[in-house]
Amino acid sequence: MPELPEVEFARRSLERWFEGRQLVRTEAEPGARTFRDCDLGIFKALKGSLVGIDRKGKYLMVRFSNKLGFVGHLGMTGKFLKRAPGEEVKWSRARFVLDDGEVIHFQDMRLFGRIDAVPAVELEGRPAVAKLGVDPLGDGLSVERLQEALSGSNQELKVALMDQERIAGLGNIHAAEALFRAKLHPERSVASLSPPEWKALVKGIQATIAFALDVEGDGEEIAYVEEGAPNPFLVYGRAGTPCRKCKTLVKSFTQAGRTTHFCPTCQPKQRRVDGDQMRKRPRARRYRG
DNA sequence: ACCGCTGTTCTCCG
DNA sequence: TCGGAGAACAGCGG
Repeated sequence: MPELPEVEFARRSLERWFEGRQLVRTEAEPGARTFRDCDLGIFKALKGSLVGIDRKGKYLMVRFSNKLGFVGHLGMTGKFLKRAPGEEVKWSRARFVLDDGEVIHFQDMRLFGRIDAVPAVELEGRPAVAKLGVDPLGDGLSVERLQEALSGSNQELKVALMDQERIAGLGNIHAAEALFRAKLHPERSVASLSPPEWKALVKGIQATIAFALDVEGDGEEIAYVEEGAPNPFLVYGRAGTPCRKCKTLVKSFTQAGRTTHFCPTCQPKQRRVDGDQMRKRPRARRYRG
């Protein structure tokens, strides 16, 4: 379930697995779409110790001591797994063989993921990476940063949050979760947000990312994707079940081709002017964006 | 058995 | 230039 938190988890896992080890060989699954834009000669030449891994949004930039590296994207079903020598991994598309014989697999059932090996100095300049917007974790998010990132957007709020060139890292799940936490309807316009709502949105984004990172297990993937695990989310995937806060049934609808989940009561389409807010702001003046 | 759904990004239209 | 639709792929549940 690769959105920002899952990719960050992958980054940390890879750092740990490569630590103190040498990459001695790589293997590419012949014909795999994973390498559709990749110079396989460079991929096969990856070697040495891990210099470091950066993450921007959902992209990983991995560099090795022989001055080569790769840009990785997990797509919808990509994940890195470390396995013992000789162990079979279904849907393994790329393999990184370590000097102790252990193998790091890039497993990707649906082949939406990609690996693009390039000279290390070119990693940041790859078009896909260069276009990315602000990263809520790495760059730090503030009201000013978020407003700037979203400024000029005519998209509905959730769609704008998923625009990787504005904010990099939120996908369908965490965009919906952030909006629920901020009590904002997914179809609100960017321009309609009041200052308190901007603040709530920043906090909502940070909270949903922090939550996802927090529940990660010590295994090889984040705990909540384990089979049989109960849905840990507030609204995502919970259509027809009671809102965890108010018991109203969670609803879903299609927005820009994706299913959006929200609570009609906690996230009213019209801006709420509730008692608390009125008390704090007796002169109920309208905010304009 | 078939249909529709699924976390992503990209390309092609109007 | 922008937004939406469809494609790329494989599996799963109803």
